[in-house]
Amino acid sequence: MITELQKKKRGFGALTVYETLRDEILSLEKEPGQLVDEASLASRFGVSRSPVREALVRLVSEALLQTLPNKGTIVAPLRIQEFPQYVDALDLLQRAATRLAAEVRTESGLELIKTEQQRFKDCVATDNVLGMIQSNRDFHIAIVKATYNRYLETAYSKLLDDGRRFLRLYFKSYGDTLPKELVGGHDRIIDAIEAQDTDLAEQLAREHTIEMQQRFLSYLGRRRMSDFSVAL
Amino acid sequence: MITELQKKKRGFGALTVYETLRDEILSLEKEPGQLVDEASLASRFGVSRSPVREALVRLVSEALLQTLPNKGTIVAPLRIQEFPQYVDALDLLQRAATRLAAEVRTESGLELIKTEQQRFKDCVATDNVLGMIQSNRDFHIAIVKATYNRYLETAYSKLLDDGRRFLRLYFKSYGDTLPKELVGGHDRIIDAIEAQDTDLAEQLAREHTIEMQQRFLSYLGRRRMSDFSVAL
DNA sequence: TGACGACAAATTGTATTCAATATAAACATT
DNA sequence: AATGTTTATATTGAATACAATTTGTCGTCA
Repeated sequence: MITELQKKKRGFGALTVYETLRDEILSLEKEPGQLVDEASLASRFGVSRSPVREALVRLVSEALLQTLPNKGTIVAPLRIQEFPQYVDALDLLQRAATRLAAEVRTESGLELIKTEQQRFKDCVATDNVLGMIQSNRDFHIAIVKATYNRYLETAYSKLLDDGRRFLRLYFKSYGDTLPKELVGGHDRIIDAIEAQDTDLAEQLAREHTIEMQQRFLSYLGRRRMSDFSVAL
Repeated sequence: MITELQKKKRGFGALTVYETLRDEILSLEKEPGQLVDEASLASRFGVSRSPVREALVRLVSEALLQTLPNKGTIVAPLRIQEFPQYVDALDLLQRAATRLAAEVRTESGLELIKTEQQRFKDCVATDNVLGMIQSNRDFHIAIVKATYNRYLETAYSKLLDDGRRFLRLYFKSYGDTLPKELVGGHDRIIDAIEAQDTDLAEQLAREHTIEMQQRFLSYLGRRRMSDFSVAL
């Protein structure tokens, strides 16, 4: 495959490379630690090195890539041992976002949440793992959007995206079948937000996080550490 | 001024431009909404447009700049009306970080916090406003570092940096003299962290945030809205 | 055989050149 | 005079060209 896009408008080159690479990294299609070189990407996308570099700079600034000066750029390592830290941080922001959403939600905000939940259900029903991870993220982002707090949304979104790699790793262990119980958790959170029950919303958010954590840890327990060459 | 640096090593061009611009933006030296053009920056720093573009891309990805396609790049507007949102988010993370720090702190972590507080005191004593804003930020970052949670640190740091522009605006209103009461607030937080009193640490962190909020709001009350051309 | 060093290849970091788009000005037309 | 059109200029977005640094290979020599 020489070119992925035959004709593109000015200004879209860098964006396309960025979005594609970003998705490949977060979906673990590109392995942590893997070297990416500018020339290959340039020929793959049918553009010059300039837009490629622009995409790489963005990804580095988001800590999805790391630069080795004069040597190359690698996909950021995924440190399994940092998972507890990650969950701690996620839990904090998730509780805060869900509680605040329950407090200040509007009808339109609630509507978006329900829309995303429907998309999530569809993915679960069709065993679409990638889509499910994506729509799970979108569901929670819809919640934080309902808080109308741009700063909280930015911080929380970043964290959710970082977590996509952990989630991908986890679901791979099931041979890409899905635990359907997660749907119910989402439904209860929606009800709490709709009823504007802030305490319940926060409580459910916490339980949701803990459930995810338990699943992931029990998954780790079943794996040998030697399987984690990705953890550099 | 044609060149700001006479000789620089390979790989330092983009970094220098990035760091300099970033500081100028956060210190309000560059006004929100102001247009920055690549050619001027290139000649100012004595480099070509390539490293300049790299720096701009980074700053855009951090939302400190905004690109107007094919037209230029502007310093991100500072929306005064978003200040309440900002404080809400800051309060959440600040409480969480301070509480967690009190829980899991180590001796070395505590040491760093005290070091930064000393630096902060020095700045206050010498009426060094810019240094004070910087060291206030460093103080709180030292706290989140004491949690040893990389994810929390990233999110919180970003928020603290975003806030530098609000703080700068606020202190300008005093003709750059400083309220020395802030020092005591920091001291009490340190004591709570040292004593590992999590509830007290969180409570003090919240009070610290609220105090800052009150000061800023009363400052806003004294200004006419027409003064806020920066708020686009 | 192993160590040291020069050379070669590869890849990044920077500079430069080229093309496309947008703003502004000049001009024409009604 | 006002408005629409065209031209000119400026600035970005992309492509190409060049330089510096690193890595690996090969050869020489002890």
